[in-house]
Amino acid sequence: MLLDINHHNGIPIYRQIMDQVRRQIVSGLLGENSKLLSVRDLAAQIKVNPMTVSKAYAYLEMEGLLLRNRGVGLFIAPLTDQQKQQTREGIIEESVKTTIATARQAHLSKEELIAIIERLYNEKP
Amino acid sequence: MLLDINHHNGIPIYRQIMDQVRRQIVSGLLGENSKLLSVRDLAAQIKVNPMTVSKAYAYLEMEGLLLRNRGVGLFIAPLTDQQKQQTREGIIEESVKTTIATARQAHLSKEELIAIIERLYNEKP
DNA sequence: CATACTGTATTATATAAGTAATACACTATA
DNA sequence: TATAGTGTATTACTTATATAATACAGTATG
Repeated sequence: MLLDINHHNGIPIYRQIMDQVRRQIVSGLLGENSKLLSVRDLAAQIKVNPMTVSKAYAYLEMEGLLLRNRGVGLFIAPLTDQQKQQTREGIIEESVKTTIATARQAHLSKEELIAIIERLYNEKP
Repeated sequence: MLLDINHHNGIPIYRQIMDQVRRQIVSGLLGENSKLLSVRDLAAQIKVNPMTVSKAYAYLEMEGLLLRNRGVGLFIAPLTDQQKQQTREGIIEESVKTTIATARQAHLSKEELIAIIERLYNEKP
């Protein structure tokens, strides 16, 4: 799965990497001891400096989501399904809350918001 | 309406100001020629340097959303209802798209996403 | 015309973020 | 054991963001 990095939205690249890799890890798609893309490979893929990728991975290790092994590579940390589910819910709730706050400030009703989601969800499947 | 500035999420403060003031302007709550909070007052309110606020206002003027008058103050630009509506829709769509992308990466169905919205929309009204 | 507000510019300083090039540390493996 | 692949550190440099203090520019109003 490719990462989608935006260089112009003001969100630090290493944070964008963290957010997207975090979602990959807790999504359950990657197996238990899967190897992640190497620092250099991911850096090349998204056209970014290796140290920027390394920084993102370092923070994700602090979060307990992956393990870094010098000379070997990067592996998904052993997480229980419950841990993954909790993280996944936290990520989604944070995003949904932002959207709801935006909708409220724009005076959009819950029904109008849901209508927009219904429409956009089927656009680029 | 108070602005909610987060100093720790990596999003530049002037962009957070822009996003929130933009929503206020196009929401229709503030009247046609309403005065906005002065640079110094807003800066004091959110505990930020006046030049950071001035920068946000400068960009919003470039977007055509407000007018800056030295010695007088800041005023909402004359916008048609259609212009406001378009901007409002653009803001919401951008936010919704982010949430949908997050939901997809977390393998959440449209129905599950809508269920979460139904739940969270009524939490802090 | 003095005063008290507006918004803006300047200068200096600090920090975060990102890049580039190079070197280092570690491990698997032919 | 040489090699090629891991991740990491260092150094130098650039840019963006934010602050502080001060000064400047413009307007309304007593």
